[in-house]
Amino acid sequence: MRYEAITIKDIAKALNLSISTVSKALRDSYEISEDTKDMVKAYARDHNYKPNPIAQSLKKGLSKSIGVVVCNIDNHFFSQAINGMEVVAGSRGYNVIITQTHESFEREVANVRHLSSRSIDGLIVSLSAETEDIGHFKQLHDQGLPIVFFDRVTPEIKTHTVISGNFKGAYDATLHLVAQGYTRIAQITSANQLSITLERLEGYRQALADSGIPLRDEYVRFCPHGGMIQAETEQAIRGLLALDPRPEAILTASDRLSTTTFSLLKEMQVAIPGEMAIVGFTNSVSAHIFDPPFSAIMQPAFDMGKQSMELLVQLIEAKRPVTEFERRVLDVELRIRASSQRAR
Amino acid sequence: MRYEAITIKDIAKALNLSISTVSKALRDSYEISEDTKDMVKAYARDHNYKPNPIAQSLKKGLSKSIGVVVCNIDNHFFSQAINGMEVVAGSRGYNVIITQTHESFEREVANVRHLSSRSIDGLIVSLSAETEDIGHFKQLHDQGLPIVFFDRVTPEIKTHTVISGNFKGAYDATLHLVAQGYTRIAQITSANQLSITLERLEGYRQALADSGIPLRDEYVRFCPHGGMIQAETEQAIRGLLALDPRPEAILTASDRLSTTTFSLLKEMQVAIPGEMAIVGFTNSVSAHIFDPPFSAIMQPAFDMGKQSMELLVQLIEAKRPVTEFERRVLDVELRIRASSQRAR
DNA sequence: CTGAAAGCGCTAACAC
DNA sequence: GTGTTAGCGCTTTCAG
Repeated sequence: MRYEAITIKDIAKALNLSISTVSKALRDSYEISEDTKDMVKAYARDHNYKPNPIAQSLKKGLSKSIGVVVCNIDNHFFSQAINGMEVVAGSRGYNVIITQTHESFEREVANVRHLSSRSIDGLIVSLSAETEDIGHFKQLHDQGLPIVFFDRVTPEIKTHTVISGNFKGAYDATLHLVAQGYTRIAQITSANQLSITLERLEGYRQALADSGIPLRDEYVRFCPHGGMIQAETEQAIRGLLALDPRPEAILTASDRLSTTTFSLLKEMQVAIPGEMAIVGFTNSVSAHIFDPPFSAIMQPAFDMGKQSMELLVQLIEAKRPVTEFERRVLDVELRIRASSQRAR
Repeated sequence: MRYEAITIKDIAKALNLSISTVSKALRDSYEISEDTKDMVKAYARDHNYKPNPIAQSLKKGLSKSIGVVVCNIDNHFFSQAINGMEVVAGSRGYNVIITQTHESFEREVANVRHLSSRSIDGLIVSLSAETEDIGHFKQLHDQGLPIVFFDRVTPEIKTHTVISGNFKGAYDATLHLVAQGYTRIAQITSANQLSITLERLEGYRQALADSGIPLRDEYVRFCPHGGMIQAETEQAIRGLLALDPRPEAILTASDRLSTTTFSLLKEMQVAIPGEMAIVGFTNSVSAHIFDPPFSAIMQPAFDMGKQSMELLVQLIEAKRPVTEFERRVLDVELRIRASSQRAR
């Protein structure tokens, strides 16, 4: 049931030229006379000729498509990032194939396998929360496939990375809580092998240390599935609430954890910020209309997406092997709202 | 800088067979002996052979990719719908190329042109708010390209459509407002030629009529860009607030309009629901933690995406021209929360 | 300035 | 049971 498009061959036949002449004319080759070019181009335009990208890809060995692996597009951080990627990809003639891991290692491996079998020109990846072994990426990378990691990155593969100021975001947010007079500050975070978890944890630790507040291990709760499994988050919260002394404030370390924790606290009738203050990483566009308004650490997701794609295209189109890799760290923005302010 | 994958030719050479024998062996042809098949398959597995989908596509004249046109993925309704599409596409061996119109007709045309030039096998579309002329789709459809419309559909092209119970959603929500004792009920809606606008308007009209409440034209405000331009929404709200008698309740008719209106009302210090009750279409996952909790009409976005993709794949893989088209209407769900309840 | 021919990786009709 | 050949649409030497 498909429609038949006009090909170079049709043009050649109609104009009584050879296929190669038409091809060259369309590509504005210097070998072809102006007259012929005009004739061919006019015919092509009138008959709505479109080069078949599949044939071009086969010939050139490039697919002009880029695979993207993220945990979930149903999340403002990632949808904004993808937005940014598409802007750049579109302007460079690439298209983007998006796959979601839903934080599952198994799905990540399957997605990567599927993408690579579809002959993509490159990969942009944010690791799933479950991922510890990155062999599936390493194999492709060793074969020469350009890869850029963003947000959740790994040091095991030498390539460009784009992240946000995770340390600084957590540091500033924690200091802000301290400034509000809180000293019993907890953190609910994602899987403990993720780069963002480590960096955000470190910012939190440093802020506590700089404030002379001892770190309590039991104040840090990990959710191995980054909030995809609500029961996990619920358990983390209940664990914190059961402690003595009980924390007065929480820093939530990822988008989904932020909204889930916020929502669960309300469900458990824990007053925010009266009984528990909260500040968290989130790119939700509605944080300011939450009850109470949610103090958010926002990442420049759109820009991260754009820059990741730029770096990837650069890698793909590089004439010689790239050996110097960039690690870009973009600023986060702390928007202080009522959820983290000391109740009067 | 790309990596070279192993091809059928390499296998043939290594095993001293012809290319076609290898091809047939890999596809389990009955013409090939078990021994040869085993040998070929073992070699292929060991050397991680992957058929080149580009070559297959060129040969078969199918790209195994599907274009999607939506206004914005940074919106829970669409990201959930795309989620659903990807599930089905993935299981059927297709991949999905997503493009965004940002409610602009011009970008819609450009996206469709780009997609069709990339030889896609089919298209899933939700029209942009600006779109009145659908010639760009009609042309492709007439050429035989399978298209499925969802959410924002058009009667001008005879094909499958998947929508939600827009009439019923608006009808129920309006009746709910009436039941709360409101009689001056306004609607803020999207561009007036969109199918969702018409259907939601009709549900609202019917509910008012059934309740014996006269319809006031000035209570209905259109935002031609569906809330993408905040000034438009702001003007709509100010217009309503300036009326005498002033409306007591608003029905917002799309995802973005709902959150924007809600946010702007708060900014303008209009008490919700005290001075203005509000209920709206939205698939936001945070509506229940808004201040006050937002009464939402939720669409089964994920399921709409799944069904759209199923219908499209059916169309693509149909052996004979399809002449009977389905119009699927999926139920919406009204979740009544504080924002639309009569203040005591 | 134009054209013939080879080939990208794969499939399929048709030999042998 | 296996191999030969042509061809999908296009680009690109290399001849003419």
